[in-house]
Amino acid sequence: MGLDLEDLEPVSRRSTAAIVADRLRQAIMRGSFPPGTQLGEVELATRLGVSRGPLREAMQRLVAEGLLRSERHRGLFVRDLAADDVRDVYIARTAVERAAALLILAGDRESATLRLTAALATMEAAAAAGDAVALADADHRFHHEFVAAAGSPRLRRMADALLVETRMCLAALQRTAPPAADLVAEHRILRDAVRDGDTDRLVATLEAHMADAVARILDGADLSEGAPDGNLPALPA
Amino acid sequence: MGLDLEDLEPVSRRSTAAIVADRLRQAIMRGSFPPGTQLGEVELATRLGVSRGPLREAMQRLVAEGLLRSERHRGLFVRDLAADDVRDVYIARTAVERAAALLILAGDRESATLRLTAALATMEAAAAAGDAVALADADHRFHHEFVAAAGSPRLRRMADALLVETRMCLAALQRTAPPAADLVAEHRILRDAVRDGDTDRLVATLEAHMADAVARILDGADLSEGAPDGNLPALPA
DNA sequence: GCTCGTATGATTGTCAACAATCCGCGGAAC
DNA sequence: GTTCCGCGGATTGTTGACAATCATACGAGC
Repeated sequence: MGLDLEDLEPVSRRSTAAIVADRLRQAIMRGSFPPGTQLGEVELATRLGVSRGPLREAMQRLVAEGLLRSERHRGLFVRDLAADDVRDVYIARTAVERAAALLILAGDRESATLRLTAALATMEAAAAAGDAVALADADHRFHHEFVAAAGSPRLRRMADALLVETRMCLAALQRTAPPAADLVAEHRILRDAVRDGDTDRLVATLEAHMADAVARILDGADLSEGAPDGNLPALPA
Repeated sequence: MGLDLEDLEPVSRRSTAAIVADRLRQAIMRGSFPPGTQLGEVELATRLGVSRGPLREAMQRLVAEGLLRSERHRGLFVRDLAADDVRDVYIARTAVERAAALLILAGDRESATLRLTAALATMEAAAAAGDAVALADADHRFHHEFVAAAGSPRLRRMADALLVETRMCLAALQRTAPPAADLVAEHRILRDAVRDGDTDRLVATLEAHMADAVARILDGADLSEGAPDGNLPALPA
């Protein structure tokens, strides 16, 4: 013991199903598969270089995560998120990140501040470079680090799943145009509130941050609940 | 349209993997498989009457839900929950159910009250009959209905997963001996707070309810963080 | 002209066999 | 006596093929 080498253990310790699931998750997250598209098994299997067995296992995993929708003898489709889903994602994120905030304030504020500061620096760099994709990545990472700093594995897992859905929302309707400066400023406030241990400000800013995001996504978006055109085929039911 | 027939649609619309997953989830929940036991694929497949293919898909689903732990070329094992996991489950449950509480109070209190009252009646019946298993089932159902009444699919899904883990905790260490009367009384307070729209009392009672539960489970339990005997082989890492 | 039944093509669901990997045990070397 | 090496048994990971099911297009009947 006493080795300070950070996690060098996993040689190829992950099952191929997990690898395939990660690959697919990232592709869906980045919007490579438009919502509602059918994922043919044979094509994906050949393109990924695996057989249909592991691919199906990975699919089931993504179904359990809510990214895919399975219809028996029909196929698997990437879930298309309606307006209700966008609100729901942020409702759930608010629940998770609020709990994370309380845990952070009750725990190790210092290390949390460090992690958030690092993520914030990435955001600032992306904003300065005007790189929208990198900014979205950094935003994603900030919130991931935020929940991870709380130290609760289950909150972290739930947050990660919700962040993927968030990216799906953003990728679906390509309006990733929040004023970069404002976005960075909001996150800086969160970091500062963690650093200062200001519970009220942290929670209030967090909830406002979520409400802003959902408003920014849905505001003027062409999805207004009732399947406007052919791009959003089905109601969420 | 206008048919008021409630969901008669699904004939056998569910994939066998989903059915198998449900079956396994219930078995794990009820403690039929002690924590840490290895789930041999061939044996389970034969006992369930399916082949290894669908079984493996169901397994991956349970892995994604955090009920199983997969070691490559080693097998799948039911996760053994340590003390930290018990605390974490209740941390996550508090986060979810608190958010659900706020949503209920901001939404349709009346229908929520009805659902909770029905679940409460089941609890009272079980308590009166002295049936511990039925009481645990009713407790489970109460909290399920509570989150479901909030109307958020994602909160509901997360709550269901956490409730399964809760049952695992209870089944693992067979101390399901909370005073039945107290348990019913606590839930009645929750119902009343929903009915009266008393936010502070609802949230406070909820958090106290969670803290009580984790204390009741861990208090005097033989798992005291550091792998006391052979029943808890590995640290959670 | 419209509707219904049927054939076809493709896709998914399922299965049984093959290959790769790991654990436990016995024996040899030091 | 201890350590290392190798082998047998068992289990998982993967593959390809077979069977069931569904969507689509075409033609017959009214």
